[in-house]
Amino acid sequence: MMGIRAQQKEKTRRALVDAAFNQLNAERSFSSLSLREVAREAKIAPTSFYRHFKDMNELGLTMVDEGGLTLRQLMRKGRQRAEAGGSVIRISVETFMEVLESNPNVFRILLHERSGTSAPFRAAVAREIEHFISELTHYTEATAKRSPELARAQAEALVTLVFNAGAAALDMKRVDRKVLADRLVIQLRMVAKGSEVLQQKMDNR
Amino acid sequence: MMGIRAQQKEKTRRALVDAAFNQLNAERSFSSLSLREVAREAKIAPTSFYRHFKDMNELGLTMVDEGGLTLRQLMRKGRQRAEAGGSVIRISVETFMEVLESNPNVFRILLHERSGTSAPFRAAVAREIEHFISELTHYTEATAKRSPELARAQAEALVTLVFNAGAAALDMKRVDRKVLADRLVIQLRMVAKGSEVLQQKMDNR
DNA sequence: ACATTGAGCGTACATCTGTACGCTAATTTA
DNA sequence: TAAATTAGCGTACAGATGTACGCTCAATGT
Repeated sequence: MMGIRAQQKEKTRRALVDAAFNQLNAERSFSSLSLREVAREAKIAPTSFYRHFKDMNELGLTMVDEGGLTLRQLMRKGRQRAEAGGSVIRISVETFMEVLESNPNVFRILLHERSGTSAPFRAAVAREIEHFISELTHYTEATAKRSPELARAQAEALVTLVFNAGAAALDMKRVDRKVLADRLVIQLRMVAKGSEVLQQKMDNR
Repeated sequence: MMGIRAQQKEKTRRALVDAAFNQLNAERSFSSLSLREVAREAKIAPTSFYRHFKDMNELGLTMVDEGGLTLRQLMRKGRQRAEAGGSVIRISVETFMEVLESNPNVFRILLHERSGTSAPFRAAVAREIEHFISELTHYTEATAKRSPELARAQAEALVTLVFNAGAAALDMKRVDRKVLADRLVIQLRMVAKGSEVLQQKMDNR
């Protein structure tokens, strides 16, 4: 069991992480947050910050990890819905858009830091995205019959298109998102179909 | 003709733009540059900066526009090479990778600000990317026979995949770039092939 | 019961930032 | 040639930042 002291510490730590997430929006990236701002929002003294994180970088990496985890859990939950039948692509895109809408800031930090200035951050985001690609590669190898290389290339392309659409969607009204989502579905089908054809060509030789 | 005064002013302005470009690298984004740093690098007093730009934002937008222009010119030059024959996809990717290698900082500002915190910046980058998509859409409609919607979706997917690979390539050694480029070619072929099949399905109905 | 630990605070400081203001000196205009 | 314009400079200032240092006092361990 956790002593009342450790409990309080955990609470403050969460307050810091939440404070940081809450300060993120379209015009505010993690790297533009200052230690003092975060501490202020979490209602602790700036210097107390150090009781929880070595520096802002450590906070940020925590957020990336936590965000990636959240995302994967949500997407997995959505995938179960797809198993009930229907177009896997369509349902996955729908799930993705819902997750995006309810957790915009989790996406913001991932999308932004993916092309950010800190190598550790980029690596952390790449790791999270790699999880998605990897899961999808296995899925593709299993259900459709693809060579490992093709499955990998396909999965990577799919994830790239989805994340990219996600970035665009973040700035949009719901109506425009619908258009975007429909186009995304078409693009994903292109990749899936094209991959199938390429695989067939390889087999017939 | 330009008076010697206007000439000198233009020279200083260029020095500012170049100074800013030179300060960009993997760990340094435009938004992390300060007015004073840029002025220092350009060897003028911080306050003289205002004789040329209203603020850093104006400098940045200038850089995005200029960068986009440079890029399109280089890609167009590369496309002429493709007309001599050979795989359009393969040659375009080669051109792209060469441009990337010789102008990394132009890419950095585009890639970074694409998902940056300033709406005007994002819009400016989107505008530049839109040029590429638009050119490619027309090209596709003309050479392959595609419905406008399909051509658009296809062009968008292609550009997305290329730019995304570009972002990844920026951090890589030349050997790894080769692997990346090969995979990118496969992915682009998937999209092209898939689009073709989808178009056929539409026609046969 | 008493000693130790540690989360959070307040003060303090050096550093960097953007930019207001007024000057100089060279170019341009009339 | 005299007047007007203007690129660039130096000084100055208020605000924000990261973090070092030492204190308090409640929780914990013995």
